[in-house]
Amino acid sequence: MYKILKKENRAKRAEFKTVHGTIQTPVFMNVATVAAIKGAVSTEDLEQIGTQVVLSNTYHLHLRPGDDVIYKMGGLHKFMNCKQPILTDSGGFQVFSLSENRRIREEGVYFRSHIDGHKLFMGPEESMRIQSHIASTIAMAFDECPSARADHDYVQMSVDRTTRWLERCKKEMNRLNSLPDTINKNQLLFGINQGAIFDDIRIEHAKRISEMDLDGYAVGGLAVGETHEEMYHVLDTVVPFLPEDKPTYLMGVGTPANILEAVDRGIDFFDCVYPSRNGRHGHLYTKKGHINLMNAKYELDDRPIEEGCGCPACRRYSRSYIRHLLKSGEMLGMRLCVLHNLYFYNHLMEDIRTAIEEGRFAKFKKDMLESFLEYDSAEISERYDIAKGWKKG
RNA sequence: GUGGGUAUGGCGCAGUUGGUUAGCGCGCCAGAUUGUGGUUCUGGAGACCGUGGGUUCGAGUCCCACUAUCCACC
Repeated sequence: MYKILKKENRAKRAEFKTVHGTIQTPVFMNVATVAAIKGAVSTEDLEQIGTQVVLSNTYHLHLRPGDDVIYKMGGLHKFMNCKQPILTDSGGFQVFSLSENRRIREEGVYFRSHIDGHKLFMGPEESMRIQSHIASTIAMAFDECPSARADHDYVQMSVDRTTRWLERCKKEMNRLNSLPDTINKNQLLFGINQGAIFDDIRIEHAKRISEMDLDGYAVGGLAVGETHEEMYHVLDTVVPFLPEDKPTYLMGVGTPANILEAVDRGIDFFDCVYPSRNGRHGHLYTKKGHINLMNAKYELDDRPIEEGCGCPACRRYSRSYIRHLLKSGEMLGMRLCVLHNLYFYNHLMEDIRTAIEEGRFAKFKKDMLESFLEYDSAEISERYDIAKGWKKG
């Protein structure tokens, strides 16, 4: 299923075959938590922004519309008319990020709905059943994501429990995939490595889960408050202990620079809310760095967001117009910005794949990291000029 | 022309019986956001309070004149 086509040091160019299509990696998964990419992006738009994989969420879909609804509607692919592979996050992260009064026990987690506060319980079996109902291409294991500030003892205890949960996830997934009424009997399961920033726990856990022959391996619990250096150190430490013949997934990461660094450390899959969430706020990614389109200086800027970009926003509209739409609270403004950012991310991944194929990823990474700084330094000098009165603001 | 009201940062307004560095919203600027917070959060710049006099130890707050503007009435 997973085949490495080319390697450059630890960076991998690979492909991953699924029942819903073959994924070319490294890949960015476009976040559609509640079965919709926020910003009025339809599945019809996916082709023109170059997406390969959509990511949705077990916890959110369980609450609304309910996984039973999705099951009755024939699974998530049919429900949202999506032809691409879909990965569902297990809900483990949401239990910890959205709920305050939660009780974690061996059997699972007791918590309250972030929508109406009613009592809920989710454990490995529940998460697998919901994901089986949703019938995503790839299901994520139900894990605990400990705080970056948690101490060694707590993280060790938590990770041991996450390992036991993973065993239960695998067992339940095998059972569900063999049931006659299951929509996707080939549903894949990815395990998740945890251990915060403790090398010993990360490595021991990576070894444990590597023996379990899962379909892929994620590194979780990063980008939750630790520094970039700590995150890269964890990747340097743990990725070598994950199976070479399985895809790796860095959950929730990240900035374009984070992605380049992580690809360089052997990661295949990424997802992040940045391009969509930041897009909604006018924070736009370009090869020269990011711009905040809400700034007054773009009021009379007739250039596209990024010169030479082929996205639906840049092909037709000016910064001035899109800024006006954002300022006016028009849905179209958000939509165009989200389309641009996702196009940027998906095409960055395409460029990364090409660079690895051609054996020039190291140079590509270096050039891109330098290029990302261009706008920032240019804008700093521009602000300086204005402050000095050398240029009109 | 007469009577009344209002004049406070770009805009809209608060400013208690006159008392230390004049507040707020919007706008503007800069950050933040990493297994989604759909318009969020945190900072910052900017006004010598229409103009000129006066009363007072002290005036955005009181008095006079002028100017601008709004409403009503001839």
